Amino acid sequence: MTFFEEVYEMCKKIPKGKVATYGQIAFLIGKPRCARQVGWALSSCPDPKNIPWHRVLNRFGKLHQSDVLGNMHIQRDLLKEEGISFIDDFTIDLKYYLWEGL
DNA sequence: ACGGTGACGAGAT
DNA sequence: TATCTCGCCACCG
Repeated sequence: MTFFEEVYEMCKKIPKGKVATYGQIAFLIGKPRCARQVGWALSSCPDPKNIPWHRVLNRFGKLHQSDVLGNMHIQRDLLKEEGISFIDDFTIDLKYYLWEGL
């Protein structure tokens, strides 16, 4: 089980309608200082159909920085479909939607 | 093996 | 939660 795989497995545990932060995912898999690698893992997401990568945001509830291929918009739309409302086009209210963990 | 890379985070300003 | 800096460390060639 590589670090990447652990990230993907953890993402699958995030309940629908909730979100997690990169740092939180890193913490939950026992690598609290690997938030950056979590983001990287999701950027190379091998199976977008089965991995809820869109439920992972940065610590402010903002969507990821890079918008190559329009992924920010895709992520926003996916989250809206799960009933999550946005403060602005790419920000949600973490205190309401943040996943509590396991 | 080694170093560049990066969807991050915390602290300073 | 504005902007900058720096530490972080798995992955890949």
